Amino acid sequence: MPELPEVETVMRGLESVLTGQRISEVRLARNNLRFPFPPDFAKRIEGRLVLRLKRRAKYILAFLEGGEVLILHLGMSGRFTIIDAKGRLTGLGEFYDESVTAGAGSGPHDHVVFTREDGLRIVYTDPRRFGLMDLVGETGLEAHKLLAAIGVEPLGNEFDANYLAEAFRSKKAPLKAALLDQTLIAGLGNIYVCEALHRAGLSPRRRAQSLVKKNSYDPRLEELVRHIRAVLLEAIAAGGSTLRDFVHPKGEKGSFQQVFAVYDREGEKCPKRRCGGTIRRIVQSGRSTFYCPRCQK
DNA sequence: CGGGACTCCTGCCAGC
DNA sequence: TGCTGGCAGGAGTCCC
Repeated sequence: MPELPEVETVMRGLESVLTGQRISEVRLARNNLRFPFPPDFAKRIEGRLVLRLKRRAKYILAFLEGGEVLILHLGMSGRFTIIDAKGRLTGLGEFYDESVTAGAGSGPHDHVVFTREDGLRIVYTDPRRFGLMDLVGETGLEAHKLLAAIGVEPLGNEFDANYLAEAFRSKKAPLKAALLDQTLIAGLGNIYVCEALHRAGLSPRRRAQSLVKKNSYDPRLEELVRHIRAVLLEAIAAGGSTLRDFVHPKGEKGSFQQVFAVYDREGEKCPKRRCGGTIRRIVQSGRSTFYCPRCQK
């Protein structure tokens, strides 16, 4: 489901109900998601105060009182639903949708329920179970197997054309694949790579290293960096993209899918002014790439 | 070693 | 209507 903007949106939703709050109960409906839950998972969280949350790549990190960090990843289909003590979605006044909350926490794919001291529940639902949860001591966080090799944050200061040039210098892989490589850039996924490449006018098929010269780089790398940042920031502002069923923890839907230029738009006209091309779908390393062969070179 | 194929799992939808 | 195959926002692991 979620790429950086969706994970950021979910993190903010969780932040608003968890920061400074104590978790009184953790209920597991099974003993694994993608991986087994760590030993004593529930016990190590119960009774703890949540100090703060942050996003790193597509991971959500919850720092707990006592020095442990709860690591969350939504995989493809993970989502959180927040339900107040009266069984209603929070934050939506009278406009909550009862069909969303009915039976929440007991559905076939509701795998984890965190309950706050005051009864508010945070339900993790994940049909495909590609998500994961783990616990690690704060001092071991950076060395955690899943986080150790993660690259720079595309919205952070380290991400610039120079960084990309060095990352791409010896990359024979297609540009699309290189941008999806989480060890280079943290948090980009299929949608936003397709969209950023279209904005930058770069073909997903060209080798990443084709943008790097011996002592310099193609100035379009600067454009690419600019567009990656812009598309992510716009998507975050829109609350992410809602395909199928992505919703915020509070039940609202993201809207960025309405402005996709290429993603899932095979056969449509390229929206770039005076381009006149037609969006194509190709498969690269087993995944769909959408692009305009006319204006992306 | 880098790069790509395969894998996990369920739901959904187009096409027959 | 009902089945089937393909596809889905991720990413670790294996193999060449």
